[in-house]
Amino acid sequence: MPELPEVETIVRGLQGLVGRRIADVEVRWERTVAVPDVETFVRRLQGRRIEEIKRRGKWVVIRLDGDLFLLIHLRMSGRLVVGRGNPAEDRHLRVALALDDGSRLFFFDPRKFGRMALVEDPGRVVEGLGPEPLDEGFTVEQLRDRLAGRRARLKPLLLDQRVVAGLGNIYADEVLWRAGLHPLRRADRLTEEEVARLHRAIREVLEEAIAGRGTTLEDGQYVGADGQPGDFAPRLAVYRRAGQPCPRCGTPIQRARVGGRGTHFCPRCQT
DNA sequence: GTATGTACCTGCGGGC
DNA sequence: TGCCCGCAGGTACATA
Repeated sequence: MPELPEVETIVRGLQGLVGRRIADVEVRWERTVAVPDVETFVRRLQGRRIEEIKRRGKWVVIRLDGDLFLLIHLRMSGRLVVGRGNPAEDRHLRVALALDDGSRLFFFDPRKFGRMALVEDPGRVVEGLGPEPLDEGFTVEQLRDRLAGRRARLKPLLLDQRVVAGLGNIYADEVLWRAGLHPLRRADRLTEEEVARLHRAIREVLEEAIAGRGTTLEDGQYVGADGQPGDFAPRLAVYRRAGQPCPRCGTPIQRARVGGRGTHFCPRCQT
């Protein structure tokens, strides 16, 4: 599943498209386009120049000329891949952008959860997102303030994009393991030192995962914009490792459902 | 505010 | 081999 490190890797891999113009747009699954209606989406995209490609949370934000923004969320199974000609396998192709140099940007999405939005004000789409965890402005104090008074469990809070933007199920589990915190801990019961550990773990895990170009599981679901898988999966400590020894203390990793989500943790060193 | 459930979807693995 | 079932999960939304 694409989370912050995967989306960051994709965005880095798309930088070669800056300066290109969108020559043509093909929408094969209409519900991929959240706003506006498909006809308007296609018409307004045609001829636009790609000015900038960046990331906000798990959103890919493409700034176009004419004060227009194309926002893309990959959700569960979305892939953005640059190619030429027709894709070898197009059963899951939902949207294709043909560019003026002959290359194409493909959006594949087997589960059809991914969404695109073409808007004048990207803030409208991403305004509810919490801070970017890798920005300098994301401090221990900021995290402490966001957790203060929250009686909810840590795991669902880390998945809440309004608290911190970019974490998903994989990295939430990894972050909690790194911080030595149990996924069921109440946020308002953390000590100052534990909040600092959590803050450090969020940044370390995400930075290391970006350095590894993201996590590609056995299903091969995630690939970068160049079609290459990420290298981080072998470095996962707990995610989908139930029964295997904790890398820190050797205790078998446990799996439980927390807030309806598969959650992996070490019952001994996460307290 | 918090917890839980449902919908959106398809692919996959398990059980028979 | 083929069928059915349940599960996986990010987000929005509804309900308790």
